[in-house]
Amino acid sequence: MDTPRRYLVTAALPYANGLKHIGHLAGAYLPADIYVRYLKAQKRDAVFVCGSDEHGTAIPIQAMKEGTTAQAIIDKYHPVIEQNFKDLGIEFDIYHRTSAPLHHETAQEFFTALNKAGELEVKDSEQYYDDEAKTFLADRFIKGTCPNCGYDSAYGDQCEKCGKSLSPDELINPVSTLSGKKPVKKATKHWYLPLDRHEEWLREWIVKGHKDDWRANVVGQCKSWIDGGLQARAVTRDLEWGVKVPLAEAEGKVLYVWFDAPIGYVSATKQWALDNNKDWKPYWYDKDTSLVHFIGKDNIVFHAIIFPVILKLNGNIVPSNVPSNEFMNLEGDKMSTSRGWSIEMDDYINDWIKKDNGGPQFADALRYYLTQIAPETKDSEFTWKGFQDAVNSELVSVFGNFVNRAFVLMHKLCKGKVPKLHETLLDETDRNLVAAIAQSKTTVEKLLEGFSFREAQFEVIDLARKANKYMQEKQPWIVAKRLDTDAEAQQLIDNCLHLCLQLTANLAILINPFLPQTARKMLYMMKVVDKMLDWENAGKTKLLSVGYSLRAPELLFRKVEDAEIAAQLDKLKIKSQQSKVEQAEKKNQEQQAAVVSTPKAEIQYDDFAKMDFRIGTITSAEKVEKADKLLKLEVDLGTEKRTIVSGIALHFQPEDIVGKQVTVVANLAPRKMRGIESQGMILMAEDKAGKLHFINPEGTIDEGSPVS
RNA sequence: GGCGGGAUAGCUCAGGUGGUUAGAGCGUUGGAUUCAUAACCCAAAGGUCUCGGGUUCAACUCCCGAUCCCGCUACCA
Repeated sequence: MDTPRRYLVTAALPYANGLKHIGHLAGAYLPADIYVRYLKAQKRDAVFVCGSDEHGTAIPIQAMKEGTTAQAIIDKYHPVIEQNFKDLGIEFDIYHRTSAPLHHETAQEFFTALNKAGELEVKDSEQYYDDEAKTFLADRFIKGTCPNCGYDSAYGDQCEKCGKSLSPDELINPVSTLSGKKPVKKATKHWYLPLDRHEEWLREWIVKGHKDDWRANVVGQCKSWIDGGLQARAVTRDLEWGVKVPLAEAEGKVLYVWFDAPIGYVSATKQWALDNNKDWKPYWYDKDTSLVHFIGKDNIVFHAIIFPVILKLNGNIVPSNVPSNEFMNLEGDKMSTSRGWSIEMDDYINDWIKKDNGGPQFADALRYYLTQIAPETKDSEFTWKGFQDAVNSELVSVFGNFVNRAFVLMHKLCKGKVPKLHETLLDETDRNLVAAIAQSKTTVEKLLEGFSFREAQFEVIDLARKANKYMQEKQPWIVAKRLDTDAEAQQLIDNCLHLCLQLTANLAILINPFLPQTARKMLYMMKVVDKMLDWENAGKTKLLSVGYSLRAPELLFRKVEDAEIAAQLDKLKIKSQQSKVEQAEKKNQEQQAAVVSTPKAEIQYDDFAKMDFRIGTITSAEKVEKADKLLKLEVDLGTEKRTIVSGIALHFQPEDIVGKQVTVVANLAPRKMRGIESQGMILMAEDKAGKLHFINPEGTIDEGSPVS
């Protein structure tokens, strides 16, 4: 494969509503950073862009809850996240933000270009509107009862209790969070991106074109979407917070965050170009640019289907690869900041890097372990014990120890200088080592080009392992015992240490993309300049000049103590406990607030009289095919039997509820669900634990009895 | 429910257009060694390759079905 003329590498934009954890780091930022550091060592033209994603409805919602402004939230988290990345050695060329005016302009340009070219469709629809606040309500501004789990403060886009994604129409008893009033449906106009027009080239491009060089999960996921038929997606929203839609007729509308966020990669590139006096255009227009998006698996469809469509319509290049990682679990459970089951980058930095006995080596230690367990093909698991093992038995014992013993021996047996190489005395062991050095370079290079970071890093450690073996075989400390009697002894020692030191220099080059701080420290010990880290120097054994005196060794890594691991485990448990308590309190408060501030509007007797409640008996119940939550019930109302489809399958076994009496809303308009017409609705009460209970008469009474 | 990904040694993971004894690192056990951060080096033990069928001379590898984990998605009056 020809080497592209330039690379534009992106890592998913972190949402600026809170701290980011090490799962995010392992999934996108770290592999991207390794890749870019490698490219730059190869002296290739590579730009690494990222930035905060600061729009969307979650941020203003959070602001409202915390009694602050959206701007204050993003201004709080943007710099913290940026600094966290720096502390962990993630070196973006630019860390931009989507609230920047340049981004707003750029996103608007994309919209305008697509709209003018007739690539967007305009559709009218009915959406919830708050009469009092005089505004359309974004999904997140509507609360109601989750139809899935019955949680009564679910948002219009997602229920935070069961995690189910929702649409506002699905909520039972929707309430505007702005005024506390019930919202009304009102006609509105939105712009849509008709993805269905692009199925053909997408299929050709991904399913055929990239089936071998893209990861299986990415191709599979895309194929699944394309085969399922792509739908038009709304590009605009009725919301204040975001990039304004650049049309006079679109007052009060912003670009949907999914549309504006990935364009953040483009605006970030523009800002980088301005800052560095470069031209940004080739990075997004020239076919000879390789665009690579590093993301987590939840982001596949956006980066492999939707954003490429936008790019293509705008005349840009499409990505050459979208290396997506799976997820990283933590000590047996999913990582989740809200549940307190996570390790925030910020926490790690404070607990390890900023400790007196920590320092930058612990940035590399984390990088090392996260790469070692990178979820490249399947979900992986972070354990503190695993972290300790990786650091102690590989970084300390294999890598750090080899470098240290090479330096110590060199100071003891070679006067602190790089010894001469006596070519005539080289044996097969020596030659094998030289070959292994060259081989390592080739292998690591190949693996990195193919996004196999885990294996690439393993190869580097493996070279250190081979180095330890070599030294063991040569045992210069034994040879030293015959220095007085054997004229060749010093020369043998020289050869061994000469090669060990050259190998150390190679280790610095090869480990640099993974553990940049460590490479730095090694450069310092070897008294060489940064330039030595150029990739072209790898594989060579003439990196350190003979006779050059080197510094005293410093330990590259220290061991992680059992007590430190125990402390982290305790901390995690405490944190998740606290979080549980907080969540419970929060829920309580919200429930109380909901009762106080959002009583349902007063109704007249006539309104109530419209309802026809009747007692019925369930005569049969069965699960609805192809639906997890639906039960199909036959209910005897005395004068007639009704078929009612109810979303209670998760709470009751069909056989257990046959014969039960229930209260039925008998005059509710019929509605089809999963092809079955539901002729009514069963009333249910939900207890604190979220369990559903039937509302039924004290004793069995006649079917059809009215309730009033 | 549909779709996608995964299930291989105690742990973390490789693997193959189907073909003799299924690999690595860590961990464990034993040995050797002392230059080195009790590190390194050598050796050994350890696997019905999730389960059940099928194709085949031969399946961990291909096909069908089941189970479990993860993600996307549908159903919710």
